[in-house]
Amino acid sequence: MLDIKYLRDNLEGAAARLALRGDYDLAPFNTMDLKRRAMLQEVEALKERRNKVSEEVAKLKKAKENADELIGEMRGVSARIKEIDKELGACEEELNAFLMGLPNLTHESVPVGKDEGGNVTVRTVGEKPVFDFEVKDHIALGESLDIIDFERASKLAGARFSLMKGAGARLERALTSFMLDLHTTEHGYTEMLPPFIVRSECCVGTGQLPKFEEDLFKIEGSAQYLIPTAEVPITNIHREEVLTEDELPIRYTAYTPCFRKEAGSYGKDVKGLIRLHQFSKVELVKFVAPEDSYTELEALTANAEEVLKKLGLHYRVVELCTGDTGFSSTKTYDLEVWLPAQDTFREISSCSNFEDFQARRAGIRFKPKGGGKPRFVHTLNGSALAVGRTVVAILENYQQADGSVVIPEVLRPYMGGLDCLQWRKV
RNA sequence: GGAGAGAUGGCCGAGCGGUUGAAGGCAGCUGCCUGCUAAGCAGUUGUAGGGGUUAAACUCUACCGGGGGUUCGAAUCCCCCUCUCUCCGCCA
Repeated sequence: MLDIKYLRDNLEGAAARLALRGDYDLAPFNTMDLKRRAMLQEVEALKERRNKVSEEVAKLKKAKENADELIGEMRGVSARIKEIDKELGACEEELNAFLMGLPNLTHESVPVGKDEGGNVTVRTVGEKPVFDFEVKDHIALGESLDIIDFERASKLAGARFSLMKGAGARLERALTSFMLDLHTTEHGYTEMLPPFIVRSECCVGTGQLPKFEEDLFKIEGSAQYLIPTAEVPITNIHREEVLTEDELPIRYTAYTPCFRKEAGSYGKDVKGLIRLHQFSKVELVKFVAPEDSYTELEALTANAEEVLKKLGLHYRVVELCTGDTGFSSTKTYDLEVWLPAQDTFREISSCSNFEDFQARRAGIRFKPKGGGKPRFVHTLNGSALAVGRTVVAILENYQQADGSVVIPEVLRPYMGGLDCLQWRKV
């Protein structure tokens, strides 16, 4: 959520910056805000009067004197207060709903653009692998190696699910362990294993609700949701808390499955592991002092990149433009891994700074060292990495002419020493 | 699923329908004292939203899980909801 005072003082500027993202009309804000304040002043004056008179009544009663006249007057005042309070409540609800629907303002360094066509490649790391045979995609490889069973997955759960088998299942587990170990031992993150179901407040806190409910799996008959990303439970760990500045930065990493409806993605990536209703991800989340959030974003992105480097995968870092940056984010880097079978780079991680947007919604603050009022922390998060897509990348990039797939060196200890996935069937 | 208990400030914890923003304690901050550490003494410290100011000062309102109600007046009385805990049942 944007700061209401900021909007009040910088309406033009905010409107201009929102326009970089898309079509947002800030005009109703001013009207609602003025209306709200007018009502507030009226009702507060009445309440002041009521409080004063109540004190008088108390004194009179104590002195055993008659207070009927004052009490009679207050009857009317109280009724009027009730009326205005009701109207005011409706007005505030409307204003709040409006604010909740506004995305964050993008950072000034973010390239201006309408859609993903405006994204800018910041750097490319590694080289495209060269193949002297016709490459297979991960679907073909997964089937011929007998490590992914898409048909039975659909029998179990429907379209857009996967069933990993044998070395395939182990590969996911190996990747997960490898990533968590890397982040906890070398990057200073604390491992967390959160609930995979959260209350709706958590989704409001991180920005999935109220606007993107159609993307979430809701628990029937309850205000709970399956998590679409670990970002939701991990960021909300400190919801409604006042931290101390000494505790910052806080860095958490977590493995979780992620559940997404993928509404509106009909026809896109319908086959394979790329786009599923359930996928595994290792996430990084940070709570930092506002002054540090942009350097922390670079560091977080570097932490995610390190996974790709250690796995020996070719990738590029893309800075999302204003039109493509997510709702809650001020600035986002996507990591895109090279997929030879698709002859293209595909998103495997997204690293974002949310500044105080989520913190304001979730009430995550810290007490500054020098004293003074609690301030909102800045929150960041990034995938490091999406495990399923990492499997895709490994299969496709490490495939051999004979249909086998070499296991990257760093994963072998996690694979019981296995160095190669062997061809099993045609 | 059944029975009970509870929800108060950064934390713990009192609370009679009428100066209760809320006792007491802890933690924090500021002094004083003590050659270190600890202790002691005094003072001080909530959040949000309005008004006001260049900024402060100042001032008003609200906030004792959430929402309704009773009342001139509710942390205190009534109703509904949510959540947490304990016990029983079931269960990995």
